[in-house]
Amino acid sequence: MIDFKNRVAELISGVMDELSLDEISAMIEVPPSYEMGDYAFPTFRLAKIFKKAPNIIAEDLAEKVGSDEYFDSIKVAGPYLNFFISRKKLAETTIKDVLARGDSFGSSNLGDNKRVIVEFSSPNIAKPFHIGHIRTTVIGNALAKIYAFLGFDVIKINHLGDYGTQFGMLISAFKRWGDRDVIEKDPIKELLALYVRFNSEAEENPELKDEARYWFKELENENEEAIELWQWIRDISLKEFNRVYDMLNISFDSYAGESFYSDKMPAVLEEMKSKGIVEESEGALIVDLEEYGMPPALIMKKDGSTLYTTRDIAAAIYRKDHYDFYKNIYVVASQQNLHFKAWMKIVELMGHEWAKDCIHIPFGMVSLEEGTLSTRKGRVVFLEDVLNTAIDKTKSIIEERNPTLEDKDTVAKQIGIGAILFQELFNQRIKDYVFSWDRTLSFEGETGPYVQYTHARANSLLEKGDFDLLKEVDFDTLTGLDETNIIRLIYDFPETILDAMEKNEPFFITRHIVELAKAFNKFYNSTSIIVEDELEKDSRLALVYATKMVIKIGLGLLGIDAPDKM
RNA sequence: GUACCCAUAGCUCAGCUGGAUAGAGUAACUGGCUACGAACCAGUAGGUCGGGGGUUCGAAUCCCUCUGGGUACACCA
Repeated sequence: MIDFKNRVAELISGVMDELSLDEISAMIEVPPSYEMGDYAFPTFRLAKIFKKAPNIIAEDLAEKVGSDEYFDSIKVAGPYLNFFISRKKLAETTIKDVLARGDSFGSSNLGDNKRVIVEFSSPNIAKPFHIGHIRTTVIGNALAKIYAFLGFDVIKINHLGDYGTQFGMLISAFKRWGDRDVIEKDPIKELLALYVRFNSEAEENPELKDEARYWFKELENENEEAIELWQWIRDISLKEFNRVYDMLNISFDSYAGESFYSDKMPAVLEEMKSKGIVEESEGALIVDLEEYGMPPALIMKKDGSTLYTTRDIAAAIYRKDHYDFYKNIYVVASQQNLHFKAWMKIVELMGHEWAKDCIHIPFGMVSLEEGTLSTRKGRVVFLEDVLNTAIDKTKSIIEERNPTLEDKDTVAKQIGIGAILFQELFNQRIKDYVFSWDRTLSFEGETGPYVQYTHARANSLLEKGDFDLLKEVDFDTLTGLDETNIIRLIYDFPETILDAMEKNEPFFITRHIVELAKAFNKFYNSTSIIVEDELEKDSRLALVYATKMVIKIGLGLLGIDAPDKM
């Protein structure tokens, strides 16, 4: 596509030697409203150089620049020089690109196949997959898709919480009160019940904790019985999780969780010792991080067992050796900020220059109206229930509005789940929020169903109008204001994907396609698309096609389906 | 106690590396289906950008400070 912004920079650069092309390019901005232009060049900073008022400089510049075929007009507005892109050229370069590239519009090989690891979701086995897990799961999945779309070789890792004293508790509890058949019927619920019972009984009977520690130690010692039980619990838990992952259409390249790194700890401890960064304190091993404004990091307990800081370091080293990553991304809640900052600093102190390539992507907390989520206190909303409720609601809306629709169940699933994902990816990651059924099940306004509806509407036009990629397009037909507003959003879409990647913020894409859907619906309501005149009709349908395609690509990057009918 | 994060319309949130009159959705009120899909569109109303200083030609945006909310800080993860 034509790079209009660069063209602006070239035009200004051509009449001014004081600043370099790059400096000029960096100064160019987008006006608050398109009525003012597509690009603006502010002249405030030039006032000192030229010793003239900004307004005068803008006028001088305008006179020197004159006119250009890429712009319908170039106007002075006070201290700004505003550029109005040629609507016809914009339509032509944009629509042609979408028609030619189809569903790869906006993709690139920027990543040059470099390897990016995205660690996300990572639930604890034997615990329910609840609403608190949705963020890491959905954000991580979207980031993985975005990186892949930009040409990176993405490895998705589900770092399962499948190790630690909690498994000592589970084994201990199972041996006391467990029943395999009962558990097999409803694994998570029964395992959770065992876990809760163990914790409450342990409050009155402290030796239970010793028993739990004993069983965890046995697990580490590869006691056959312990391993068999652990493996079984892990398997049935994963089976449960996969039901949700299947609904969300999410897959992983690796489920190497905490347990996977247990035998890699001694070597890491040795390395830290040999580099002289650990010291003994109160019988435990620590790394002093005071110099970096952090409290000391505990590496090994006094009983000789390790902690998750050590495990994360071991995991990072293993991943560097095994995957040779370019970026190693962790989509984990902001509560873990200090933990990540600390262990990444330790990796740096160990002398690994790749420490800088490890990136923690934090996100805010989900809570319930009753308070913070707590499985043990029963304050929990299961993700599967949320998804199913959304699907049921969608189903009843379809029955009411479009009872003759084919394959209603599939569509209800696409829309119900899409609504949840879209909502989740609509705001900045860092924001906390309180889960509410009303908000989650809202299908009007800036929502997933709204965007999907727009997509289906566009599709319906293409079918009715017998759209064909090979038909001739008259770009003069697409220079109205409503059309131009749509085209601008399509033109900007590839850059939005880049922003989303650079800032690791999928919501840029979410917002962008909502804006596109709004612009399209406005156009739809004001313009007859399927008209008698063939050329006119085909031209408008080309715009409809491009809109549909960009919505589909955008939703796809968020992990959301775009049904053709709904 | 220390560190980090958040604070914009009744509610939920955008506002790009400081730039031109602070924008959406939702809730409230009003209008539009004999129309290519009304899960839609158009309109009205709604804000001292938590308070106070500072830097700057210019601050919702950067710095300081206060207030309010959240999170994390040694043998859990």
